[in-house]
Amino acid sequence: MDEQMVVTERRTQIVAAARELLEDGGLDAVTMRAIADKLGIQAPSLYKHFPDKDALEAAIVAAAFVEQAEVFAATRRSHSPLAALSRAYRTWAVAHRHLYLLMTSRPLERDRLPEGLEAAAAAPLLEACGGDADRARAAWAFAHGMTSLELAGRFPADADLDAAWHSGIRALQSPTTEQPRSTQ
Amino acid sequence: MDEQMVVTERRTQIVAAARELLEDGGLDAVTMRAIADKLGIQAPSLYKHFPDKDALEAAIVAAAFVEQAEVFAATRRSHSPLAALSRAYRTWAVAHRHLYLLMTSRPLERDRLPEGLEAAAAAPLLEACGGDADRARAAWAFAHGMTSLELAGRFPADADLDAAWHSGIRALQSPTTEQPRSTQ
DNA sequence: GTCTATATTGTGATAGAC
DNA sequence: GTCTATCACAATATAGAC
Repeated sequence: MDEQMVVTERRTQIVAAARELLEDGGLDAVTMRAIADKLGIQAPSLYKHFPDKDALEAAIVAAAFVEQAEVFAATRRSHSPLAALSRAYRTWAVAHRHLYLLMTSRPLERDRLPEGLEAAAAAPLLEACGGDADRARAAWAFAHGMTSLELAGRFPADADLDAAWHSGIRALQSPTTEQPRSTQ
Repeated sequence: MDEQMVVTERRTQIVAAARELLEDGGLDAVTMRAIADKLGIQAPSLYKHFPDKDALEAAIVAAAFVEQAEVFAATRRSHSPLAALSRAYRTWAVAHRHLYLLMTSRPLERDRLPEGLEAAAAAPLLEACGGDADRARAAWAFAHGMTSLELAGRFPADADLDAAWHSGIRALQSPTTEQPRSTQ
């Protein structure tokens, strides 16, 4: 019993090692050999703990969602929720660029995520948008677009990203003038 | 002279073959061997036409930008430029998903692009935003966010993407109420 | 649960003959 | 400008001993 509290399980160690490799060198750096090296064991031993590499990646992503959900929830009581949330979103992504990419650039394996985790991470945004799911998705898309283009180095060097963020947030948080929606 | 007008140059054939492979199977499918196979030659022969794979990819991207610039320019005289442009943007990206990814997920090698091509592709958007570069970047980010999340299969299955697009465009095109911008 | 040994498959790229 | 032959790697994964 005492031992279990001090010594982390191998499974946990493996995920931690894989995540470190990911954050330092991107997904290409996450090889079974490199993970094993980091733990001082041989690559084939990893397959006693995870059936394959995909399961390992799913475990990394799940842990990251838990983190995000906590960080985003902390912006809830802010004066300007959408602005605070945007800042938190961008900051987290920049601090964990490769992890962020892993979470956003491929389909979510929702059956491998704990029930309700995705919704928990998204809840603060939905709240900030007054429960309007379409508006929330638009805001997410804006934030993800700004973030991924920044991480990819796609903006010109002289672009004022803060100003662009500000412009987008301002537009997305103001109640839009009602317009007849084209039926079709 | 006559011959040159009928028989396409090898360089052009190579780029075309590479692009086909890219569009059909993603970047992983674009290997020097596969390109060569498609042309009925051997892989090492490709290196007589391109110094390395990077140069080949740059050629693909440059051609794609020319295409985009034409498509986007056609939306200029529209009744609602931002909406028309968004539709064109999404449509092009969905029709050329892997090519789109190649153009947006890594730094642009601007020195390998013809002078002014990037600006030409961006001009219609800048116009639609009344010359406001920050707003234009916000709009680009929104469109790219919606597009890349859709292509990545990241939206939940029940999300109404058309409604989200509509919501974002409506917000981004309305003149925002002036707000004191926090000085800092 | 760890090891060694190995299968299998893939990549980009170069040398040198023709 | 094309070929053959090959280098130099790297990857995931499995078999079977201990």
